[in-house]
Amino acid sequence: MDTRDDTELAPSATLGRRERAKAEKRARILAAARALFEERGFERTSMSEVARAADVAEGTVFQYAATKVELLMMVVDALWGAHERATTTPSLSAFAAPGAATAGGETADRIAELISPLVTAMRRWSELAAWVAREILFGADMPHRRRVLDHVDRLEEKIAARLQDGRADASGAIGAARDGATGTAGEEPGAAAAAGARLIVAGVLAELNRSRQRRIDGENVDVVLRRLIDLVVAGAGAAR
Amino acid sequence: MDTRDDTELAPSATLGRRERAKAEKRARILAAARALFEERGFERTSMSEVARAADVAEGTVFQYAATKVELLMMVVDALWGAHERATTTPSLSAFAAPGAATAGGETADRIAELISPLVTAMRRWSELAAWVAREILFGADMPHRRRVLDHVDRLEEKIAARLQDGRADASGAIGAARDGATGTAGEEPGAAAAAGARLIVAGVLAELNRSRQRRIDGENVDVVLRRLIDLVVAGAGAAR
DNA sequence: ACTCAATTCTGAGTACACTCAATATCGAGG
DNA sequence: CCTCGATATTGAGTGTACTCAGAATTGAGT
Repeated sequence: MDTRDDTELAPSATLGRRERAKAEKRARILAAARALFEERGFERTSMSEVARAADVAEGTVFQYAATKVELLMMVVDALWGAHERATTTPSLSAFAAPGAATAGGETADRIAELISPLVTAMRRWSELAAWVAREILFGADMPHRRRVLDHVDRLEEKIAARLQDGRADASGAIGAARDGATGTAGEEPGAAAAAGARLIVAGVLAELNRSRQRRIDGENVDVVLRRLIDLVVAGAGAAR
Repeated sequence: MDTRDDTELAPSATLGRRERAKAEKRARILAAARALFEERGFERTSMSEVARAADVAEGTVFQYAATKVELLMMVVDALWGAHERATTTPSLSAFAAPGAATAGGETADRIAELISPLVTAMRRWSELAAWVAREILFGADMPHRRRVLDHVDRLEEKIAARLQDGRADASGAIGAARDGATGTAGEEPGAAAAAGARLIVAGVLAELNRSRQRRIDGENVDVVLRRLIDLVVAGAGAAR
């Protein structure tokens, strides 16, 4: 009944009645899902509630998202996309420790900066975030999830780039190790950085959930996350 | 309700008829669940099938495992426990790269050794493993899961210990950093090692699942996991 | 205006995880 | 052996995610 569409996709333009109706329906479903997930949580929202709120039949919802989890991913994709569009200037390190120099050094700061929005978002929607994290890492391959993964991939690429930068710096352990020596056979140079980025993301998702379950307050979570980044940047040998 | 220890098989000993019947039922359910999960997979096995195979009513299964996932965790706990009991000598690094020296050095080898059985097990039961990994990292707190987590915790402690050892060695980056200097305020010295261990476990679980979904062959997975460990041991600065 | 094939929508139906009130079973005390 | 409280078992019942065969809608072609 209530069409509080927002977020995105104005139907507008020159489209057939059919396409327009579809876009509208999609928007209604998205809005209904988002609202209900936010106010009642993921588990306690039923698909039929979403359908009712979006004023469509239950089966219709499944045409736009094949699964309840996919519906969640659809919402996340929309939110993430909106955030990306709105953010030219990346929010200045909301939690990168201001004073205290840590083993990871500046590179770690620059990475903390990158994941800061993710951390903030996951704190804000902690119940949903647990589901999202779970599905990002272990979900089945489906279209809406794929789109969320694309966002994650982009984030990981940025992290990898900064890891790569840091490698040349003094901060990185065995700074001399550069390209030569070590390592398994011939691989692309960025492979380690990419692995590091994936490791950081997986670690952050797991650690955020862990602290949620243990009800650890935000302050300490920051410390934990920061240490996690330091570990990847500088290794256990260096981290305090 | 819950008869503490037992862990599994052999009702044996002097117990009331009731206790014995309970243990037998538990064993039957465990065996049925394991067999069905193995041959048909987790999702495609229904609770009523398990009940039928174990020759108990459906409701009875739920008395021993409050949830389908809990039933899976019950199976995993039993398997893991059996493995632990059977293993005095830890299986010599099934996948720790034999030749090639990597950035992580010997410490990484010693850690690879520790997670090797986990990797082997997850490869063997890849479909189930995905569910297990997912529940270990993101599941709700329930008794059988808790027991599995205890196993994970023990593994993490061992990993942490080896990380700690490695810290003094030359292999660890900035070997000099020892205890003094750096880091956030006063914390237990093992905190970083513990965090590193958790990071490795989370990373391995995620990476194994990732390669399962992308159908990457075992060889390459070994390389990826090895690199992951190297990263935590020596940091991105060092890793090739 | 009138087909008509293609697409979209619909909601009753299905499968299955989980619940719970009733029932069966046990064993300690008489 | 009998009684009775405690505990374990049972299976019909419930809620809900998901399916699918038919109904409705659309727009291109005539």
